[in-house]
Amino acid sequence: MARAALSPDAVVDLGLRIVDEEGPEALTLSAVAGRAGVATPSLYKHVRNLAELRVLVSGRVMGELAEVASEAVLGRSGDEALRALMDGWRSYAARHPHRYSAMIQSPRPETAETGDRLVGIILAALRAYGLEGQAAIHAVRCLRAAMHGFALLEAAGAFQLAEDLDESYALLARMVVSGLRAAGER
Amino acid sequence: MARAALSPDAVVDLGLRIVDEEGPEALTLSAVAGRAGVATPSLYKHVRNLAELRVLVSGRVMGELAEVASEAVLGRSGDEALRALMDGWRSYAARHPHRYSAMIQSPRPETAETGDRLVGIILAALRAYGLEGQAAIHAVRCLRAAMHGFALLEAAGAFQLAEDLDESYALLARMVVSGLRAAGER
DNA sequence: CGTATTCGGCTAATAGTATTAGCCTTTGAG
DNA sequence: CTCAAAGGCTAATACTATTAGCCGAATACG
Repeated sequence: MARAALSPDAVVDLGLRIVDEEGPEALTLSAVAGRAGVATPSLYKHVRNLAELRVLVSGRVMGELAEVASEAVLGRSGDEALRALMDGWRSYAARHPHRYSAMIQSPRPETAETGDRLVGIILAALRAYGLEGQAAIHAVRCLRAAMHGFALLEAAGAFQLAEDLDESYALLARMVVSGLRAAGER
Repeated sequence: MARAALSPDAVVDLGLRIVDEEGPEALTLSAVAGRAGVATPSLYKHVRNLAELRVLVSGRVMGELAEVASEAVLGRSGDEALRALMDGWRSYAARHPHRYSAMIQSPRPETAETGDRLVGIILAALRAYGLEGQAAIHAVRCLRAAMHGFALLEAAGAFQLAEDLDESYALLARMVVSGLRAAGER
């Protein structure tokens, strides 16, 4: 191997920094090259193209989120696990709003594994509710939709009124819990 | 006035067609110009720039969604109104997935009015639940997050498993209903 | 050691998009 | 009929992405 310098991971690191500081639209090869102190075409030695960089960045974010989510669920169960998962999810998004928005939701082969991991964690958080088979899938979808919708809207600044967002989120959590209880009892 | 030909509205129409057919990333001034049979710079006579076109397109979509939502809520109340609102919302997003994804959630002055209208409609759909003041705001936020999250994920094809999406959405609706009942009783 | 290979940078060139400036024709108002 | 302005056009500039091909340095190895 030649010089250490850049690497695909290092390029993704710089990409994440740009996303954090200037938003997902600012993630551009020339911006990354600028930060790396390198000419733009040099990046192609590490990354296939801009589209792939976006996917790699997105995959990294999904991985971080999965880490947070898994940490939250570990050692807890029932309502407590669910609350911890939801809080961890939201707080990650709030800590890194641009990063969160840079996550690609359309399925890609490159992030399929991490995506499955994330779904598995959500599923695990719901274990105590006694949902079997299909019911569990529906529940995961609803929970994911609720968390994702809230996180995105909050990250975008779409909730403009002064009311406390923590309280709004607490209500969302109560909705999910009561809905899951009802679903588990059928 | 000179020739009829183009107009800001016509430009937005073409933009919507492009969004529908090729996705929001394909919304480009040169693409619009191509469809309009006009040179790209000519569009600047009707629209300030690409950013403004995006906002105008987004505003149009929000307006359509508000139309659908208002239609759904009119003449209904309680669970029925809520179900109709949720179904209308999702079905709009399912009918026009790209369009739905092109909606800008970050608040812009140009779409503030339509956005407020939309929030007002959601609020109206919740009227029967007896939520007062802040509680109503929290409820609107949760409902919005749930609908938006589900719509976005479905539009992105993020729900990959075979389980029926209608059933998943029905569960989401039950979650919301039970959560609102609980919230209204406090 | 010395040398061949390859890694990882560079420059040059092409292509697509946004945007501005300034021209020119048609049209509608008077 | 005239003329001002609306609305189109071309030319030019500035990015950005991407490809091709060059070249030096580090590495592997005979």
